[in-house]
Amino acid sequence: MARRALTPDVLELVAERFRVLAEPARLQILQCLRDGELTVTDLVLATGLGQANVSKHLRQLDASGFVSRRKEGLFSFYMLADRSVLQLCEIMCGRLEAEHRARAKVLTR
Amino acid sequence: MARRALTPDVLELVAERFRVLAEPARLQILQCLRDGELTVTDLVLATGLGQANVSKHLRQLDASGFVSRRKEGLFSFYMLADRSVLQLCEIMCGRLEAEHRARAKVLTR
DNA sequence: TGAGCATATGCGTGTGTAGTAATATAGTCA
DNA sequence: TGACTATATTACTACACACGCATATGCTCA
Repeated sequence: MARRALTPDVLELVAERFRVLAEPARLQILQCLRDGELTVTDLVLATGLGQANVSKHLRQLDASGFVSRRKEGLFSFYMLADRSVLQLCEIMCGRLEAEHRARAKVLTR
Repeated sequence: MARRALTPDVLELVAERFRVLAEPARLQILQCLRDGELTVTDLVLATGLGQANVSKHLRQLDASGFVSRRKEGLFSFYMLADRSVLQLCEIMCGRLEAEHRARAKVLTR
């Protein structure tokens, strides 16, 4: 959140981006792409999701700038657009772990 | 995203948290709480949202650990549970700005 | 050119949820 | 105690979207 107040338009855009990450299937795809680019078929095999479904998720991830696409013949190679999406997930995971620790502490008190 | 592979359960939890942030109304509430604690009525006035609506959003934010509650007589004071939620929003805003700059660059090329 | 493959898209369905209005709960004060 | 206030909850409606199926698009190779 910036120093100054955010306008409703900006909040809408930010929320839109978070919504793209608010889907286990898309997080799974992003995770698969951590170590390099993959084709749609690779991702279908790696995730167990349907091909149409993966394709549509990739479209959203691309439109939101989380991944980038490279076409080569019949294939579309997808890769992470940058690493900040990993940072977002790490922060969220850190929060979850902190919560978990706090809960464990209460239970064993 | 952690070093090791995340299980579907964890992905579900992470997605759930992102979903809480995927709502302009809740982002607006979080933004209002940047500078200190506020009551539900304060937030209703500051955001222009309905009271029931604000109350439900706060419930979700509390359940997800983004805010914490303090009761005092008739009032419930809400505050940010920690600053990492601001960090998440800042990263997302940074992404948006980078996108915007990239788009501007293409247009004026 | 046509067959075959990888990917993208359109349609229909079911589910989840933001919003509102009405009401319940719980605390304060005369 | 009862009137009043702040907050929470419930029931309902409208809309967004994940998914699967079927099909379209676009490229390669014989």
